[in-house]
Amino acid sequence: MFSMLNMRSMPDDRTTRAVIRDEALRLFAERGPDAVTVRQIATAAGVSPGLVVHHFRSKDNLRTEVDQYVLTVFEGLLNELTADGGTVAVDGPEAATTGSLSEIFLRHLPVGSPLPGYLRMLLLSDTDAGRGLFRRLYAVSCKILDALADAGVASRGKDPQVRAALLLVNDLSVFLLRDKLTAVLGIDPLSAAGLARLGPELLSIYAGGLNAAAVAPEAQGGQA
Amino acid sequence: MFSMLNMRSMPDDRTTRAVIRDEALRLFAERGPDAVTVRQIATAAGVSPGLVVHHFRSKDNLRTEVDQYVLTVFEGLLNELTADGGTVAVDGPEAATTGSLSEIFLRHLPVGSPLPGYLRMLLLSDTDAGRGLFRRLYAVSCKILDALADAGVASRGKDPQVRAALLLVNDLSVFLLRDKLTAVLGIDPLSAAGLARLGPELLSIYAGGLNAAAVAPEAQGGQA
DNA sequence: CAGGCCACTGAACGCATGTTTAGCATGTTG
DNA sequence: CAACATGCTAAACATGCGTTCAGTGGCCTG
Repeated sequence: MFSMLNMRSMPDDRTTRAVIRDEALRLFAERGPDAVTVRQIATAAGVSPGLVVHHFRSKDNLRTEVDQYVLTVFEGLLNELTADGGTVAVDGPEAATTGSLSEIFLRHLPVGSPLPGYLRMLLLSDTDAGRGLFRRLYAVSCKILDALADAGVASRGKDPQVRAALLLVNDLSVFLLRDKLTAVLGIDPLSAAGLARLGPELLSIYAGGLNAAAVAPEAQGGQA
Repeated sequence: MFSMLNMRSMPDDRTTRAVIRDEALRLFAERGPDAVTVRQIATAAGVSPGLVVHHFRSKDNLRTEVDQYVLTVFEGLLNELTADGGTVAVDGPEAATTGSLSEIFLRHLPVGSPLPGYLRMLLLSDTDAGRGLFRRLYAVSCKILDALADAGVASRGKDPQVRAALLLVNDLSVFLLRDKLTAVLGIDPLSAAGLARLGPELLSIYAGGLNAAAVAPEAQGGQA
């Protein structure tokens, strides 16, 4: 038996611990933590199951550590996006589609990033991390609504808190049901093509309601 | 095989098999099938684990059977609601809030029914049953949009398929994120009080978009 | 009454899981 | 050099899982 110190083809500057964490992240995002075994994580990271528990004390501890890591990265993204001035950046190379959160995030992440999947899993999980994440997103949604209202683009409505919540969950819905939407529409709603198709329609509703003139994105005749 | 479709009232005239099925349904809806053990189902039904697999051949078979059962009941509800004429019934004792699907269903089910939870789980699961359910819901959403358009209440928009999909997922979002919304809003969005608070705001957006006059141009008959 | 079916139980089986343990190199340190 | 810490593996451990098996008692039929 050889003492294999370096069998990897690509030079990987990550520590073994980080590799395990990243593989756990990827697998947790794909199938959820409960459906992933320590042995699968170990195999994916190219190490023995014992080492996983050696670096992280237990699987559950690994899970919470990945949670923290993901939330930290997420918070970093969030701060990066809200850096300019205090309002949310809605402009960019090809923005002005919906200004939705999930859309913005996906554009600021590498294409194959497991982060969206992990956040989705967190949002749907009945955990403190999930609740905290949603609360954070809600706060962002409130700030966005405020910014839109200050810009005169939108009204705060009769119940701003509820309106912000509705905007948030409506946004997240496309994110949560992405696969199902892809199945019925025949197009990934969060791909470039999907956003190009979904965006205008959503924008039309947000602009003038369901009964606005079919094509004209102008002049809300908004009356029931 | 006897299967009497009784779920309410009276002492328990259900078959033991039906009791097991119902308890499995409840537990699956709560935690998802993978997080529920045969022993837990057996205990909940007051029988031995062996009997569970005696009546249903395996846990997986039990799961698919519960799937079928839930989808059948769901289809029954759906047909009941669309029975009058071919269009979707939007009126009722206290309707006219949003006419949303999840809302309608919740009103037509006993308060503690595990069915919504099960449907939620199905929608979020990556299974054929879940995909079929979503496809069915999408068809309903298309019909609703058609009905609304024929009634002149809404426009089909530039891309009716996308619009129907958006209306559907927006509706489902409140359903999927119910707990999280309850946490941030301090009120269950699908309770009577929650609907009374959410409905007008959503209706306002649907009526005139985000930038409509702050207070709805028309007072709808809400109830406390 | 005999015999077979039926719902049902208690105990066991085989297996996969998370975790523990003992040990092996290697590198650092006194 | 000796001693120890570190990164790591292979093997075993205990537990809980889905499932199987050998019965048992009641009910119907012949």
